[in-house]
Amino acid sequence: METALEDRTDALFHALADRTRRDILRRSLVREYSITALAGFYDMSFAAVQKHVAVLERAGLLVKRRRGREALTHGRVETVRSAATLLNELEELWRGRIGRIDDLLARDD
Amino acid sequence: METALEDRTDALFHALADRTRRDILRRSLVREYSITALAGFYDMSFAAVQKHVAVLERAGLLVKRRRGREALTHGRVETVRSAATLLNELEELWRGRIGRIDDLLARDD
DNA sequence: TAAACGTACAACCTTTTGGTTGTATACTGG
DNA sequence: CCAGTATACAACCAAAAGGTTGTACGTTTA
Repeated sequence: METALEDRTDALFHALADRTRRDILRRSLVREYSITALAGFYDMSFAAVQKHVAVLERAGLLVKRRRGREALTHGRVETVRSAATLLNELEELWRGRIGRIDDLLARDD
Repeated sequence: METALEDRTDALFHALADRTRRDILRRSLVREYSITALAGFYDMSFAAVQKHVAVLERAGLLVKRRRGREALTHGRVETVRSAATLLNELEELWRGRIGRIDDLLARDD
């Protein structure tokens, strides 16, 4: 069963479906930030921001690097691209250009 | 405040973050389906599938058309493209090619 | 016209999400 | 070495998500 890809895709789009997380991701794509630094941007607790970072991390959208006592986050553009690729596949499906539709559809009709 | 765009983006990625909804979307991008026909593909109630269709509809990813007693769904590829565009903007940000970063970042640092 | 069909939607339940506070641990600097 | 800083993580809570069943209503069709 190819449910592992679907699991990753669920996590990927779920991580992107929150404006705070998208903002953290945008910033972390530009440069590294400590979690405390990120927390300073939003009107919520440090722990809440820490959880958002964890969601992004589980989705593979960012990684943390240790520097002394702080954890520096940086965005992984490859994962952003992989999400874009999934959307492009949907578009190709619409265009009727994908032959092996079975690979993308759960069941057949 | 430009929170309307963020609201739509939340709805868009949230709609994509479920495998059943992605499957409904894939099928509806290829051709029209009645909700009952869609429900036949999944191991859940008609009402559950109906709710998934509603989530996709609210996100603008598909529209329903009436044909007699049935509602035919078809996917809107333009909205899929708009999601891809948002991801491309993240990539451009990473590339350092976006000048007006303020437009994309919630607050400044 | 009555039965069957397709949809809509309300009410309900359980799990997940997104937030909180509190506590523990590890590193830094004076 | 000890006070302050940064992170990690547990426990808790309210709201949202994802499912269920039941009911109502318009459209076909026999």
